[in-house]
Amino acid sequence: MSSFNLLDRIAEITKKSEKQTPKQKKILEVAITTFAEKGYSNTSTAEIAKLAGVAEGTIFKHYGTKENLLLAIMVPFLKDNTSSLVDELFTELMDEKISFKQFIRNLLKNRIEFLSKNKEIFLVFFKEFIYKEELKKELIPYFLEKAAPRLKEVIEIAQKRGEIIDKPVIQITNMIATTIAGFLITRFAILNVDSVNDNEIEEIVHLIMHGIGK
Amino acid sequence: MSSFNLLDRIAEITKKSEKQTPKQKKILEVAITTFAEKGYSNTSTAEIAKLAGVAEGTIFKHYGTKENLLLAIMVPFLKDNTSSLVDELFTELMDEKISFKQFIRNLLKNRIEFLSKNKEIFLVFFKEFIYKEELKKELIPYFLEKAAPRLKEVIEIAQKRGEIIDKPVIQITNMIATTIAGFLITRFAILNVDSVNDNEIEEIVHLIMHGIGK
Amino acid sequence: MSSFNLLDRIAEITKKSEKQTPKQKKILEVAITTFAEKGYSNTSTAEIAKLAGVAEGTIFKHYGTKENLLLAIMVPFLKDNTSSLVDELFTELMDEKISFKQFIRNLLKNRIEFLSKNKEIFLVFFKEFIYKEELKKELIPYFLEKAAPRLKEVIEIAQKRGEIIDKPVIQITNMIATTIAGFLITRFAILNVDSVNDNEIEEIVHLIMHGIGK
Amino acid sequence: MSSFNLLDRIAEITKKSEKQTPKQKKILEVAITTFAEKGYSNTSTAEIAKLAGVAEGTIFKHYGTKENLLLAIMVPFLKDNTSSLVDELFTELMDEKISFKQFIRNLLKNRIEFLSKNKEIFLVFFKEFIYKEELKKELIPYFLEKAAPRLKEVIEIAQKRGEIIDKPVIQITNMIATTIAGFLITRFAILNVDSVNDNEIEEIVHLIMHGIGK
DNA sequence: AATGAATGAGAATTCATTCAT
DNA sequence: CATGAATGAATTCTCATTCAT
Repeated sequence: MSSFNLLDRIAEITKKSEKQTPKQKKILEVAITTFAEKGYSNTSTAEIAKLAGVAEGTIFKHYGTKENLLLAIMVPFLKDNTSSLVDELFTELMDEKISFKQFIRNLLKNRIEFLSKNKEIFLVFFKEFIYKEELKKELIPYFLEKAAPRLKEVIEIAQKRGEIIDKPVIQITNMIATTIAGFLITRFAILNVDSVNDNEIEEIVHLIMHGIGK
Repeated sequence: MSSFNLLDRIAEITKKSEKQTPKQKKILEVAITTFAEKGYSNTSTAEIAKLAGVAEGTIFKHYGTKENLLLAIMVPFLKDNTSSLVDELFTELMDEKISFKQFIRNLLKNRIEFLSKNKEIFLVFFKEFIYKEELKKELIPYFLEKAAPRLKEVIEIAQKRGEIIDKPVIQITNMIATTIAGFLITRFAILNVDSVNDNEIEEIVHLIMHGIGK
Repeated sequence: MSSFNLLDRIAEITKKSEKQTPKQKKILEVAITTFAEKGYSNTSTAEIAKLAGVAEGTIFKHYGTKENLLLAIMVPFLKDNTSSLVDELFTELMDEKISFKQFIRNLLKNRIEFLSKNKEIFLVFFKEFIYKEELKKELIPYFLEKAAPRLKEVIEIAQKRGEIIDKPVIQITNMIATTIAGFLITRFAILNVDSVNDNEIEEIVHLIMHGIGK
Repeated sequence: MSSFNLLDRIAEITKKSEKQTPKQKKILEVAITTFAEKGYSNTSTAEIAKLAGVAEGTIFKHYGTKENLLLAIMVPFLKDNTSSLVDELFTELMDEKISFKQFIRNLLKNRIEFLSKNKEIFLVFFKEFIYKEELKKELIPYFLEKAAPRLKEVIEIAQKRGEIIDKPVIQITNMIATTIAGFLITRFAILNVDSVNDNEIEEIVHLIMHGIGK
């Protein structure tokens, strides 16, 4: 996995994965499960082929390289992750339909729901992510550029409304991001939960809004 | 890495690694650096040998297997992590010398200092940890048994003193653990920072104690 | 390419290749170009299919095996090479219409023209030829039987006329063959020229007839 | 065989091949024989390993890649080919010890002797050479720069002495090179002779000096 | 204690060929 | 006729591990 021109590769790969044969789907399915469980490096294409009931050559006919198979898993996940679903939340808050607390609650619920549905792919992604400096260098700035400005607006509005403290926006963002990321990573990547109940969500919302001090 | 009787192996390995020759030290040094950077699976013993200026055989003379080399890195780290240094913090709080907030601050500072000093070993550990179900099954209960009761005491005292909210101890523990783990993981495993300044620590302390709500 | 009963196969293949569909022609075209450039072994049928804008199966529908595709290229070339066009030259000389020198000049021009037109196929042929002992064993005697007797006649006539030295015919043949083969191989297979100008032809004719001594 | 920085690689490879183990020698021996017979592309490393009585891994331990094994064969051959032995011939002629004809005779004998001794390596080299445009682009200029100037001196001296015709030096060089190359290629690469007897050499010398005309 | 040559079991990948549509 | 998904054997290469010195 030498060069990682993510955005260049997306086009390439998504094109190929338009019309999927049943075997192709099965390969992807098996790859997701095994990559999620044992990680990309510790899974052999022979193993995937066997579990998918397919000849090893078939994998390479469709995906060219093992790495492309990984990208075929990760790319749609990354695209979905930046989906417009999140946008609605921002709009709702800005339209004064919901409080900031409710916004955080909805954001958390939305992200948790997304990860619950895509738990395995998230694991595939996360396990690779912490290894690949290039991946980080491409994705972290990308998300910062996309997510941070949106969040900034929301935070400023909430501050004007007097809902949250008056610290610099970047610090607030940082706190929220750390808490949510920490929550999602510990739950899905470390504790391997399958879903999160509403109580727990409520606790995190409380934590973000009020902490544990009296 | 088939069976993982961690506690059984610790004795075995720590014995061996008592008297270290210079070559042995060099091997360990190089192994830590490369495992941290590229992960255990993606590092070959040949590479370690070359970087350590040692013959391939030498690694196996000392560590027997590649996996044992990994354990020789992780075991002392895990032992240190549960070291008595942490105990002092608890004592201090319980002796009413410090507030709960100060306790959290000190706890954070202590853990951050520890990880800053052992950043690479932490990465080696963390990158393996998220893969190995066996590791998790051994270590998570182990820490819960050790850390949770201590924390419980502290929390109860703080609650009595009226410093923190009256939710169930387990929920409080959860919140604290999530926030601290989230903070440490995002900083050291994702953002690859080398150290954390006091401002940032203060923010997290504030977050834990008061959240971001007004 | 196991057994190489060339003459037996010629009939088989030439029959099949009588009525060529456009796709078939395109396959042949692409195969010639890529075989010439990279050699038979280093060209995959997948590559040919892609470059020809044809499905992989189509190649095998028409040519059965990759080897047959090679033969379909080489066989017509070999047939043309022994064509009656050469015969005229012999007749001309024997009819005293031209000198031996002119005969050599015309022979050279004719062969150069043929190879210029079929440069790629010649390369395909030559690159395989030097590998395949079987090919050599079939073709070298074949050409000796066909070409040598004709040349013998010509040489004897020229010797009678006093145009060339009185060494044994076989030695003269050898010298001519070596020089012409050497010229053609160095130009077309090594230096990759596209054509040869008349000056250069004249030099070779001079070389064959008079050498470089004074 | 993507990039071919021949001169850069020579250093690398010759270093490695200093101290050869018996197995390493055997691998080289077998590789030469099989590459010569069937060509580089048509020989698998598995086959070489088997014939050499060695594990396949051993080949890669020593040579890294199959291509490096090829270079380990070709590089010493190319270095020897440009050896100072040839220089003596030039000196002899220029010291008026020998005639130009004798120079050509000695040159031919020397080259034939060299190729007879290294016939298989020559075949390995030649078979690759005609495929690899990069090899040609590096070696042809290299030899032109080294050989042509030396030859030029010799030819000019011979012309002054009145031993050879007064055509431009480049044309004379061309004629000599074509004849000698043609001779060597047809004999060693096409007819697969093991050695060349003196009669045949004498014929070629005659051809070069006097041609076949009367 | 240290070396490094040698191993052989896999790993990823290629490729000619088949076959159902 | 033509397709292209699927195959599986072969190929190059990797790597932890062993062992004679």
